[in-house]
Amino acid sequence: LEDIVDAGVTLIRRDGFTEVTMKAVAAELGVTPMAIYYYVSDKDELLRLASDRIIKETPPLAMGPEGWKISLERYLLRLWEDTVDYPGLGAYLINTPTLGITREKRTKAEAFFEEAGFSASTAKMAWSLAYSYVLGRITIDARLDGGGAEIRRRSGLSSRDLLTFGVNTLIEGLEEILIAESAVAPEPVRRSSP
Amino acid sequence: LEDIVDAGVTLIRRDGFTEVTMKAVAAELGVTPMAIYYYVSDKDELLRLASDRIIKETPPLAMGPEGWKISLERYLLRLWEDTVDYPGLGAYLINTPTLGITREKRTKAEAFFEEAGFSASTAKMAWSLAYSYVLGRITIDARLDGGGAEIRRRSGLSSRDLLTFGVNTLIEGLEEILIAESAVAPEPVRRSSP
DNA sequence: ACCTGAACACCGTTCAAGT
DNA sequence: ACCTGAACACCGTTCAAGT
Repeated sequence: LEDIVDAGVTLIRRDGFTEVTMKAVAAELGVTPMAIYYYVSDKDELLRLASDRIIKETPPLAMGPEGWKISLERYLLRLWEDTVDYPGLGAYLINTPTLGITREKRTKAEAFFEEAGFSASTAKMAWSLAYSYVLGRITIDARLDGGGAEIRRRSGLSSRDLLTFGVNTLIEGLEEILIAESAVAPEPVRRSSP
Repeated sequence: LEDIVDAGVTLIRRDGFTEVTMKAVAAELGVTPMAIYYYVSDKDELLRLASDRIIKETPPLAMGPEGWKISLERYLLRLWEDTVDYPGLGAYLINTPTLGITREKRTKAEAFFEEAGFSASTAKMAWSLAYSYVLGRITIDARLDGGGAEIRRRSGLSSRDLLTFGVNTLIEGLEEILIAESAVAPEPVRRSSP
């Protein structure tokens, strides 16, 4: 039964990852904790299924007509928005071998950077940089204790402000790398921003 | 007794954060788990004391004679090196309200960016970006399961390669922001790199 | 096929009691 | 002042048993 996964997702969103207990999930479904073990072998498996479900919703990184900079910015902000409402999800994903990214999505993302003009090896590092930064921010902003992500911090900087600043300067930095790389290596490079 | 904190630090380094249990700490000291409660009120307090001890070792961000870019790079790499050998430390700090940075260190860090020429508000965001990126990488690289940080990944990119790439493009991005800001706002700006 | 109840191991923690 | 033992609440999980 896949109602269990639904219950897991609901619980994560409402009470956070740490509150997802076999007892709580069972209570959500009106059964006994042991009933869950018939469908799922483990609590780990339950969490994996639930987080997979949440992440499956987020679209992959793809090149849009506006060029790689805007496409990347949109993707990263969207990724944050789609996950920041699940307290503890970031902390969970960051401790996972794949960091919550399927092979397919990673391949697409790396292809994106190559299409933008980066060399194969730089594309991998660029993707790793962009993703791990946002995942870090998701982990910070979707904390288990603090509640929502919309907390204003000291000096009036919201999580969103910090994120957009970070994403933008990160993209600026990547463009510098791209320029430096194009100057050195005369590969077939298509610059998609003027 | 502060032997308890030592035992905690030792256990974190050796077995990781999740293995730090009252029983394990007690066994390390040759006492009963309850003995610890005489010196410490809580497991949380023990973990706080232990992580504080680890972090106290790392120096603050300070301007060196080589300019802000090199100083920042050195600091961030050093921060990573000093913490990456403690499995689960990043995951713990990232869930902490202060992210493992004391008020004093944060103030110094923000002053560093102002000294580099950033406006007060941009300095805060720049610091947040740099620190949260590295903290994210620490969390990823100092995982609880995977063991050491020196694992070669797919395509021959080590954690270190990813980190240095990330830190460098991040600094490049920050320099772009600094240039753009200096052009717009005619503040008393001292550029410390040519 | 689908669910339950009793039982176990392992946490953190309290409290009364020992020296 | 410093430590212990028994006991409790709360986890995840196993297993034999019920329908």
